[in-house]
Amino acid sequence: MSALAESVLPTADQERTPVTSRTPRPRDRGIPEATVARLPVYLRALQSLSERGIPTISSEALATTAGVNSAKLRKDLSHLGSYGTRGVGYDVEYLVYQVSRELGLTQDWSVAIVGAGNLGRALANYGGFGSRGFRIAALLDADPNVVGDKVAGLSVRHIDTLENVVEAEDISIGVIATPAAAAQRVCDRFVEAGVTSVLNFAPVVLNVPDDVDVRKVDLSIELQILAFHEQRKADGDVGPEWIEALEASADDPPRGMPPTPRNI
Amino acid sequence: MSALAESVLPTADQERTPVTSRTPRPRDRGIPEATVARLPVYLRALQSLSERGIPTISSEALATTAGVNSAKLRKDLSHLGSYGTRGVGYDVEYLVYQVSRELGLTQDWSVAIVGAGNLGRALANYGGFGSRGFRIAALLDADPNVVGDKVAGLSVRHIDTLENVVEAEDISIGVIATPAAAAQRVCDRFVEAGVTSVLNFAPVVLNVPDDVDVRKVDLSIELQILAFHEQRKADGDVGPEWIEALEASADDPPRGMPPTPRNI
DNA sequence: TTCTGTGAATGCGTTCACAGCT
DNA sequence: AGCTGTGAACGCATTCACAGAA
Repeated sequence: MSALAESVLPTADQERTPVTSRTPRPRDRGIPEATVARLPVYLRALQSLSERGIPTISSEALATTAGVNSAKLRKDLSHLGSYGTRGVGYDVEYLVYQVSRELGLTQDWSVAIVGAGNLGRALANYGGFGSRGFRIAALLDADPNVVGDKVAGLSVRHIDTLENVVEAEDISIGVIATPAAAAQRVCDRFVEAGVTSVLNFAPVVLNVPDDVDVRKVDLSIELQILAFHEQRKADGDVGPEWIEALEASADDPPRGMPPTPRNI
Repeated sequence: MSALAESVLPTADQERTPVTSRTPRPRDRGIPEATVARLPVYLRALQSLSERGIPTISSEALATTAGVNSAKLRKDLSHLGSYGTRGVGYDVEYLVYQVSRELGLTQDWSVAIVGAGNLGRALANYGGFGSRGFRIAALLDADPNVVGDKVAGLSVRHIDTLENVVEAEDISIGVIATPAAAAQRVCDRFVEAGVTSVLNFAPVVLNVPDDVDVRKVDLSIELQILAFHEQRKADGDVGPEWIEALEASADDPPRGMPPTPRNI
């Protein structure tokens, strides 16, 4: 760090921002993605502790319940601020609040779900939305036969009302629970209507502008990743004398493969 | 690298494995996790190309449809072998086969779903299981009122039969779609019965032995991550003159917070 | 010329280990 | 004495950029 920065900043090493950045900000907004992805896990653990009336907790104990190691947890929380007390630990209630605030859960977010099939209904009925913070404002579908159905206290609306719903209900997050073929079109309409966060359950890669966040949840991808590891475990089960034989046959193309460009 | 290693290895830098490892293996099994997680996406794109009768594809084009950049795609595929042709691209059919084989999809995996609520039924009805490779062998529930229900051609069985089902159906992957409170117990029973891959939809951290793989799918975590980014976008919308005022109030504890250990 | 495969450079995330506060 | 907060080291993942095959 330069001598200039040292003399300007409150205490050395507190601020990671390059000296060229002169914008004052509410502490360091540059929280690593990996940390953001774990904050909800910490929050859930903290809420459970809170309900059980536990007033403080050490990084070691909280890390155990959250399924991470304590160094990682401390580093993660340090990105939010110095909210612990050395020699003691973290105040549970206070930390619940700080994490909630950082995640934006001190305000409510309205969610619209498109697709009132099995999955859409499951999502709409899923009550415990991260202990509040989210409100299912609408459930939409293209099929006239399901429009009007009552699901989780909501009446299913027709997809053609999407733009109106986004406007009227101030939808922040769009959830896509449609068949793959419809997903991109629904996404486009969400984006066009001004939605900038999309949660996609359809097995397709969505194309969106840079300012739109998409997260995907994909059952078959998860199963395939598990299958990969399962296969690896099984491979390990065979004795070393088998490996060579396996290797000899492993590259064989399946019955009916084209003349292969096997270049090695 | 030591002089010893340099003289022993076939060619410099070709082999990443430590010289102590002498086990011959079917090419390099050490495929990075990040790569494994993307292979299903590539596979889906390739299958779509295959169905459309497209014989070859460049890394650039395949990367675009998979939503990654081409350098990453080429590096990923290079972990499987040299399956491309310089100046041409990849043979679609051949690559479909190689990726499928790497993921373990040339064999079938039996899956048991525990929890026949909205989500469990949605999963059971979800037909396109990554274009085959997986077979829903059983759907189990603890509620006597739903046991016997027909879902996706399966009769819901009682949870007490879990061990028998795992044995009889040779279950490789257990899916947990129960309420949070039941998840750990179901998981323990899966593990005890010999299942070593678990896909968990319940909002809890599961404790399992090291040899068991767990992947979790958590709706509310996904929403919270989106909320974080949504909030950040909104923060950016206010002019710089607001930032300081926001900063002054940002740390205020909520109404009813305990006397805070605010240490700074 | 075109496009793959891959070393090298860079960046990000995790873990270690300990200074410093309570 | 106990526990947080954090530099420093490390390892993994991504990106760059180009040698070399077709």
